[in-house]
Amino acid sequence: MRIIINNSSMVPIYEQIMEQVKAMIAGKELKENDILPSVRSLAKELKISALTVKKAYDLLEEEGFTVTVHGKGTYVAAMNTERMLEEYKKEVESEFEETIQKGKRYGLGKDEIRELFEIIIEEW
Amino acid sequence: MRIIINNSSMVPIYEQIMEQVKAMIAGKELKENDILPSVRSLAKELKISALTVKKAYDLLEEEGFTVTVHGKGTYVAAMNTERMLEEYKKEVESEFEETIQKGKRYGLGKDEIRELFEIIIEEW
Amino acid sequence: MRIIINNSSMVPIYEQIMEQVKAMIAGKELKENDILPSVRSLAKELKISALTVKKAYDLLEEEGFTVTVHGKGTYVAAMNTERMLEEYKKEVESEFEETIQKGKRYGLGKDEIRELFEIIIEEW
Amino acid sequence: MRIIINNSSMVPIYEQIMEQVKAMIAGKELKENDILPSVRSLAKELKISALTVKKAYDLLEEEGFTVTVHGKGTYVAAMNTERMLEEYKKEVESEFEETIQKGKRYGLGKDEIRELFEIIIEEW
DNA sequence: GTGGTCTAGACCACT
DNA sequence: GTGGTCTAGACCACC
Repeated sequence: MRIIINNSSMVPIYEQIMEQVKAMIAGKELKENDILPSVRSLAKELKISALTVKKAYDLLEEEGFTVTVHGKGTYVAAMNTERMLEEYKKEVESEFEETIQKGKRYGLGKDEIRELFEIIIEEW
Repeated sequence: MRIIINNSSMVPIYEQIMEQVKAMIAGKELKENDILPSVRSLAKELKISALTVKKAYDLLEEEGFTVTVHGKGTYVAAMNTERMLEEYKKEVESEFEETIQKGKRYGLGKDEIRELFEIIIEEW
Repeated sequence: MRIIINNSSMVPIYEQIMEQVKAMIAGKELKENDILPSVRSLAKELKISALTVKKAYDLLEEEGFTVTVHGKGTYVAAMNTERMLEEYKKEVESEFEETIQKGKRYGLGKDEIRELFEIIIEEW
Repeated sequence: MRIIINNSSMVPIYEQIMEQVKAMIAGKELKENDILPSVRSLAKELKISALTVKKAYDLLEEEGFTVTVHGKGTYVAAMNTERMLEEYKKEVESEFEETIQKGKRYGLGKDEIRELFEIIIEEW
């Protein structure tokens, strides 16, 4: 697994791990029942604390993306693709909501905000 | 000044104050050379520490929104409206950028993301 | 008297007044026994508090530059020109001392510092 | 780290800390990626509040001298030595500028001021 | 353990 | 009165 940690980012390391694992699952790079690297090995590879990796795995399990089998390891959960997609979309939508609210408070109009959005997405 | 503090929010209080002051400036509720409430009086009103208010005011000054005169008070800076608007837009754009990147990592396509955005902005 | 106050300077207003009065005395713009504007009138002219002007006048008197006659006003003191010049020089010297010390701590050499000084003074 | 605090100085403690840390970086006593003492430990050592140390560290980070990693500590930034030197020089220059201006206002001539400077720097 | 934030007081300098 | 600084604690998130 190729996970890239940005130490100076404001995003906590455990969230960076979570997000990248989710992205791999979304991108079919990780499939159902695939095993994730062990907490210790990933920690060693990324040169971070094992506790940090564990926290990421715990939260992924809590959100239903993985299943941990005691003594064996952490596996990608058999998940309803539809439901997963819905989760991803909700996350993106709620971030858009926040940004749009902020723009509103700053006195920007609907079309101005849409224009800003289009500028960014067209850089794709 | 009507500022509303959400104590249980994860957003630090001083950022909540900053954002609301910025919004008031953007919304012409606060105009150039208007004086802000004193550090102490606002602290009392919001039932928070004076240091927390001071931190908000310090950062607002750093960002050029206000000017503080020792022994007199904190005033809304005479700011180039154009420049201010540009700052606001940059902030909104960079948030859109982040959300779009996240959507990408989740395997969403350009048009899917645009669709999510449109759903939200049409709720305006 | 033409005194210019910079409200946004970090230098306290009373020191700005003191320094400019001293400069006028040094520049013969103000001579022995000349009367300074009254505390109230100068305060009004500069749109500052009378207490601030009074503080400046008090300190000038303390340093021997002026004499205040109760009920009449504040006059430029009959001062030994030699002694006055010495005071001015000491003040300038001690500021140079501080700056040079700082340069030293920053690892700058004697000649580097002298070079910086020459750059500035040649802009005269 | 040997930092010396002068409690009775008019210079705020956090500025004293900042300046001494900068001097250590300039003097190679602190090198890139070296870790600074933790906020708490330095506060304890200097017998001052942790907040005061934190303020110093925050400002050092803002000026680009250090990088703070949440939960890990504060490190000396990988800084362009050239750029750093330029910053130091600018600071010294602007202080010279101020002192020279003051001398001017006091009626001192260019050569008189240069002479005062030479007296001080020759004491090196 | 680390830094990030906040509190409820205090004293000082400036107006 | 104002802001500028500092204290001695506290709780939280992160590693």
